[in-house]
Amino acid sequence: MPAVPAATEAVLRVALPLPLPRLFDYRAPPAWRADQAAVGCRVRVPFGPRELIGVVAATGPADTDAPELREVLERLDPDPLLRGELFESLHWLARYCHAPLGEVFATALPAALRRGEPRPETRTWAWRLTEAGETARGAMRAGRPKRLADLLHAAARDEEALDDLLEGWRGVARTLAGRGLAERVAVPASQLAPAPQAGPEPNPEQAQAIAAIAAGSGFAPLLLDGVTGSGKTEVYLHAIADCLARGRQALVLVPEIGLTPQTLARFRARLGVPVHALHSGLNDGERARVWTAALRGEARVVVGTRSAVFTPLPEAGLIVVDEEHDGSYKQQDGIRYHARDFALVRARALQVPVVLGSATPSLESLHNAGGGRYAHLRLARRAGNARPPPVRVLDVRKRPLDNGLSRELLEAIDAALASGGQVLVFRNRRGYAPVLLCHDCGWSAQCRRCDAAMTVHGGGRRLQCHHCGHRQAAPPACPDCAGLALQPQGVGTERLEELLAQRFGERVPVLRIDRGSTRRRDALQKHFETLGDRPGVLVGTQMLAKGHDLAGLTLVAVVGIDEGLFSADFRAAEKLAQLLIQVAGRAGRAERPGEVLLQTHHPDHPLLQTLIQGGYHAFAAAELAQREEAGFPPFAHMALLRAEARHADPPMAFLQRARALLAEAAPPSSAVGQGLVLHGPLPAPMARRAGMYRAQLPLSALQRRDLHLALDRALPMIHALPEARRTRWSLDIDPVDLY
DNA sequence: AGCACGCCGACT
DNA sequence: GTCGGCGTGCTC
Repeated sequence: MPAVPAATEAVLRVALPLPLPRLFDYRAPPAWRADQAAVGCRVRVPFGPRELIGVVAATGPADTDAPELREVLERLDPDPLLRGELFESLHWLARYCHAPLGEVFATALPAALRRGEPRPETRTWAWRLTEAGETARGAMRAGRPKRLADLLHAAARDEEALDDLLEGWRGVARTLAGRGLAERVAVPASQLAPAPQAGPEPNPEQAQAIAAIAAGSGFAPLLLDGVTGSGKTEVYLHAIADCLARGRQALVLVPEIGLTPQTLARFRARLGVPVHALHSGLNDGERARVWTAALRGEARVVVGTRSAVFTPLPEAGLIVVDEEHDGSYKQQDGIRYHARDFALVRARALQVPVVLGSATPSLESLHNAGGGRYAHLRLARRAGNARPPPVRVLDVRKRPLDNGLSRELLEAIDAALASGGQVLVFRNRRGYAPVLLCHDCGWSAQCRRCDAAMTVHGGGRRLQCHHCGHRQAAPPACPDCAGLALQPQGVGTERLEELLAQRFGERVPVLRIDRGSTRRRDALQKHFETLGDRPGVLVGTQMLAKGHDLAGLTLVAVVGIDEGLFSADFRAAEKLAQLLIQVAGRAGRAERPGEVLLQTHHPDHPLLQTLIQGGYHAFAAAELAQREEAGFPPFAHMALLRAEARHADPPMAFLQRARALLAEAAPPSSAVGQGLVLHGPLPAPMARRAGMYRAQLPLSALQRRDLHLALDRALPMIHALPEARRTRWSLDIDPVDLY
């Protein structure tokens, strides 16, 4: 056999999952033929004393004066795992985030594939009745075997659909299989049972939106700006059905808590093809299976949370980002990408439409729509012509409050319950009380590891830090003055529940919904089902803002939003407005008209006034004008260099040095856009968290390119700073939370 | 990020 | 006399 010179000379440039901003070169093993594609394949390589899994990012000729290269230990993919558009878009993301390509690849790949496991089997497994099963079905008595047999009658059903249709079906199926009545088969998606169900006829607004999405050819960003209850999901379903009919794949992104079994069941029933879910509840194997099925073009519809934006879409036709304003699209550690923004980048590269849906669009998206960069589709009509609920502001200045609730509010709840309605009480603080205070000396319980007060839980018996998770028993006496006057100060959802249960608990159920009471994915829905359409009270945090309709909801009461009106964070007003509109949107979706009560000490606050009188869009216009005035996003572009360490000095020292390097690297100021603006370094708003001292260096520029140019030039030197080793640091492009 | 190598305190 | 603290250096 002749030698294969190309293979032995080729250098493989490998992206490794390390915080080092470069690739590492390896020799290909002799068995690696030159005609085999290498780029995009995973390889196992020696790295110092250990082994790593990386992805070949490029190949090239051997560099003659390069040091002796080590050899790849093993090739893990016969053909590229990352290729085409996704490969290119991930390069873009690495450049945009100023992050090493290897870390970006590692973030994009499902954990099992990142670990080097082989691509999983992806055939769709389905169950069907055998002939004996069809015969036996008629004679079966009512029960779960009979129910399963009925579901499988006439056509096979895939396992994911069965998960929705019959709880615990797997055991029943095994029993039937044991008796030769049912069998498990791998089938092409086209043979699966559920025929698409027809939905309601779209109203004229919806029809217009559906047509606008269908009319787009190539990249077409559309903002679907629709009030709560206007039927955005119907528009998505039609657009996805169109996309499927054209033989293309669709990707739907939803917020963290938006992916309920009910949503999936609705998608599955309506679309008539398997709908693959990607969310945090899946194990590594399941995630890798969905990802790989999409790569092979087998998965036609993928619905998932933030990280689903990395799903390969070789036959893409449409991307939908539902509730595009939602904060959970922004990754808060590691590669700090924004799934909505990356979805736009991918849609552009894929040349497909991308629909951003929300009742309360982000100011970024409204700005883009206003500037003509996105098509702006409005859905202003609520289904069944329901009226938007009137909002009444309860001025509680100088009024006595009973555990944070005014007399008027309690009377309104009483009245709503008396007329058979349901009441939702929204309070954005979980726990019993936000602070434990000594009434004698003014001491309050602070977290040992954070600059934050401990939240009181367990009716006053326990303390918990919401920032680091630290828990302890509440002290019996004040640790400072030994006095016995310790009092929970302020009101959280737990205390509200206690108070409301005392007042109304004998007449109606009082349920609390927050992260403390509602851990599981479907627990929220279970709570709603418990209540049904009977009168009752639901108390909770923003978890209440989403989820399915409550049939009899007539009153939404919002208490304790005053803190949010005066936050230092420039995005606080936007977030509060979105929250208020989302919560208010829960009222009046049912037959009966609803009402929203807003209890505040600041009834004249401009945010509340604009929001109530002009609605979300008036608020957004005013807020955008202020952002422009102040030079904040979306009129400027921001980045945040963060640093933290066990002691207070290293983060500040590091950021001082980084600031100097950035200032040097910044393009000279010009008359138009001022170039780069550096603020600080400053201690973070919460200067100590989980025992770490934190500081930050905000950067902004009117022109995005000025920001990136300075970072491109300065980052290699920042990486090399001796101070960089004494602190944990990271760069966040387009930060959303500045805490 | 790991992991090794390298120099200074409390233990069998 | 050793085990181990984490400072700093390197990884194709």
